[in-house]
Parts: sequence; C-alpha cells; structure tokens
Amino acid sequence: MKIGQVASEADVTIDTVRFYERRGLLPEPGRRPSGFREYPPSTVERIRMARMLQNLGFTLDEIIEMLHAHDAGTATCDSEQWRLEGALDRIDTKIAELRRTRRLITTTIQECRTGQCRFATRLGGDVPVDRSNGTAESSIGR
Amino acid sequence: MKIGQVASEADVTIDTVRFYERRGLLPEPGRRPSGFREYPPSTVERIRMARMLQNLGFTLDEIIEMLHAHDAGTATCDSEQWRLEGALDRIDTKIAELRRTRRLITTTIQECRTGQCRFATRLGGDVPVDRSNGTAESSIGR
DNA sequence: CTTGACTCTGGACCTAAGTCCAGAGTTTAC
DNA sequence: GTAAACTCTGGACTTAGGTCCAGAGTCAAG
Repeated sequence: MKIGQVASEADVTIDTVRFYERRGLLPEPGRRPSGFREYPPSTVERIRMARMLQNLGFTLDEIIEMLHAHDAGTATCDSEQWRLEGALDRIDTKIAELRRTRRLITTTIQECRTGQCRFATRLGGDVPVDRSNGTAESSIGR
Repeated sequence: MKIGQVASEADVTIDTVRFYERRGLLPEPGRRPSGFREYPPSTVERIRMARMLQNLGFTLDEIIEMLHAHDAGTATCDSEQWRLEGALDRIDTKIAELRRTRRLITTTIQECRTGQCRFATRLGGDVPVDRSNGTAESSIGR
C-alpha cells in the first residue's frame, strides 16, 4: 500500500503518517525503487489503534511505549491494564474539576441575578466607572 | 508597586506580568525615572480576575475582550452573562465527552477480564507474536 | 559604599500534535 | 505520450500560554 491509501483508510493525513514514522510510532516502511514508501495493510490497524488510544486520553509518547511493548512481545493484559486504570483516574479528576468550575459559574450567575454580581460589578458594569480618576475603588488596574 | 511585588501578590511570575502587558491584558504601566515599571495596587486585582476567568475556561483573548469592555465602561451584567453561559455549555460538552470515554475504558477493562480483551490481544500480549513473520494476523503494522 | 536582590530589553525557546510548503520526481489513466 | 494525481525531502510554521536568557542597569539594607 502507498502512503495515501494507508492515510485515507486510517483516516489521517499523509503528513500525519510521516509524522508518526518520525516519532517512532510506525516503523520505517519498505521502499519501492522509486523511493515511495510501501506499507503492509496492518499499518492501517496500527494507526487506528493509536488514534483510539489517543481518544482515551493517552499521549503519543505513552502510545508509542505501549506499541513498543507490543512489538517486543512483552505486553500482556495485566501489564497494560494499569494504563487504562490510570486513564480512568485522570478522567475522573478532570470531571471533578469541571464540576467544581461549573458550580462556580452557576453561583456567579445566581449572584448576578440577585444583585451580588461579582463580574459585572468588578468588570465595571452597573455602576459607571469614574473615567477621570484612576484611583476609583472598582477599577481593576487600569 | 514594583513588578515583583505585583507578581507575588497576584501569584504569577514576573515574566507573566510582562507577557500580559505585551498581550494587552494589562495597560502599559507608568515608569520610574530608572525605567522600572510602577503599578497601581489594583493591578493585582486585575490579574487575579484574569486568572479566575482562565479557570472558568476562557481563553486569554476572551479575557482581554472582557477587560477591555470593562475599561470602556460598556460591560454590564447582561452584556457579559452570555459568556458565562457559553462557558457552561463548553463545560457540559466536555463532561459528556469524558463520560463517554470513561464508559469506553470500563467496557474495555471488562472485556479484558472476560477474555474478550481488545487491547492485550491486539497489542500482542497473551498470544506470543511470531517474530519471524511480518504477516501474522495479530501483528499491528510492524 | 558595598553587596545582594531586583529590574530592564527583546528575542529565543518550550510543549503537543501535527500542518504546510516548494520544487522535484513517479505513477497511472486515458 | 501526456496530463493529472501522487509522492519525495526536510525544514519552517501553527496554537496557547507562557518561560528563560544574557548582559546591563538600579535599588535597599547594613
């Protein structure tokens, strides 16, 4: 398979395929006499797997590690499972963080409605800012 | 206030303060005869506000816009609230995405336990890979 | 009046994961 | 046999939000 076909079947760009090769995610492919890269069809699967792992939140470096463990024949269900559990932890942490932020925003909106607005007030809304005097209390470092 | 004091009170680095100035988040401060920047104390508040908005998921550009609206005296509770609601949407989308990913991981781990493992198998675990033959079915593009 | 801490400029560098480019050569379909 | 589509290299560029640096000048405490 030529690079273009691999790329389109794996749903990435040609540049990405070459980038993956540079990064070591893909091994150096064979070459035709002309210099064109020649790929085995399994390359498509390897790229798809990499993308799937990316969707799970793994970085390219982590994915490369995993694939190399696979290549070395040392990857087992057990040996790689901790990574999945780590990913789970990361996701949970992130969700918790987002929820905290969400709460902060909703209270802020609430405060806005009940006149305790932190944003519009501090951002110079309701109470007109005295433009002639840089020392006004409500002015934020302007 | 000198830049170092502002930075430490706002809990950012000196470089960040200067970066914010370059970006237009902070107005150009006054200067001592020596060239040292001289800040009004409200600068600390302005930076803290910016950081808070960053925590809410706003980009620097958006924050700069909001602060400029404040500076121009056109920011009101109503005029800025849509931004908060937009932030809320973004957060909800992100949480939903993460939850989908989370489910994918847990099913994957489950499959692993029940022998339907997609990862260890496809990553070449349990079944030793035939290293002498690049065309093996289970090999991922190596 | 010395010493150490602070500040100045402005441009290079960082991370992550690609994307884009020119100019040249190759392959394929008609 | 020719035109269109493909591929090559390798280095520069992108986004976001900073971080780091050298070499020079300034400030504050003792």
